[in-house]
Amino acid sequence: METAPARLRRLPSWLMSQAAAPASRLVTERLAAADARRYHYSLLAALDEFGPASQAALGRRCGLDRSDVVAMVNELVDRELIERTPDPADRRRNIITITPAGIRHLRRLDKLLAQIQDELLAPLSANERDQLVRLLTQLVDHHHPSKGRSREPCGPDL
Amino acid sequence: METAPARLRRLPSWLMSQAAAPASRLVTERLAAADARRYHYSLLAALDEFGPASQAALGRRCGLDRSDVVAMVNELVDRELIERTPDPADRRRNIITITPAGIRHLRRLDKLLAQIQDELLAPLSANERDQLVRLLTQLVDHHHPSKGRSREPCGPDL
DNA sequence: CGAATTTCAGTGGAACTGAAATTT
DNA sequence: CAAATTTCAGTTACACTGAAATTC
Repeated sequence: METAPARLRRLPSWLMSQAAAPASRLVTERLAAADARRYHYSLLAALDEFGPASQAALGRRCGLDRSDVVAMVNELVDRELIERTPDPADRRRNIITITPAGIRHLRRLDKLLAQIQDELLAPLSANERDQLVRLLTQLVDHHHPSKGRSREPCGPDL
Repeated sequence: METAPARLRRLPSWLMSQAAAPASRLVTERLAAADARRYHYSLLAALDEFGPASQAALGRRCGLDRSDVVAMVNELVDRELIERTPDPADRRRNIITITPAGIRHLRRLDKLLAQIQDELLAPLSANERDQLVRLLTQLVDHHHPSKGRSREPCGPDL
């Protein structure tokens, strides 16, 4: 690509898009080669770290739309990486649980993604990578302020 | 949003998407309120900084697909912010030129976007903002290596 | 009743693909 | 002939909206 206009090159919002787009592309490609999708990793990671959860809770945790979670859960159920069972305590909900195969798949994706990050951050030193993660985390946390935590402090994650 | 899985929160590619998405959203909203779109700014900036150019050259400069540039140019021509005239020297090409109204519009968008960046980077200090821009620039430049600059050094931008 | 959950159907912007027609 | 440009038609991944049905 020929050099972009200086106005764009100095515009943080443009830089973020330009940096995120190829990153997203590479991740999508590599995961596809492993017969996985981006949100597979998000959902499996959430289930592994927080335990069984309802679909709505998963969506909230991963920043995914509830409507979309339906189809994503369908895919993972088809692959037998998770299980969907009705919640006897609240019959509106499904309880989603990761299976042993799901955990193994997640570990594989962990390694794959670590490799990809290394490629993406190749031009940065270890220090710079840490700084970038720190700065982006600040931005992301700021945009998702933990609004009025007005519910029970630590109920089961359903 | 409830806290995302730690695996995601430490994943640079995820952080980039998460940071870029709200940024992109805010920019799109604010520009829409000014009856503009994101690529309007890109194209006008390129024309202002590099002078008249063909549609293909504009696409290359701004990282936009040639097919899409057709429709974008149509929009800007309708708003009389640019002009499209056939190139007499190469009848495959159109020469796109920014109009005085286009320049005025660009200046307005400059100010608007500066405000938006300020909001987006609110959680960061001036130093941190510079660092972020520096790091993202390194990543972006690395992904668009100026491949074999094997053509005439400085011909007109068509 | 209001609110939350699951689900489906559909929208919309954006990036991309493929091909045709023209010209260099 | 090969390559570049403009253009159109169609696709795809993705985020989102709106509404229905169920249950709390």
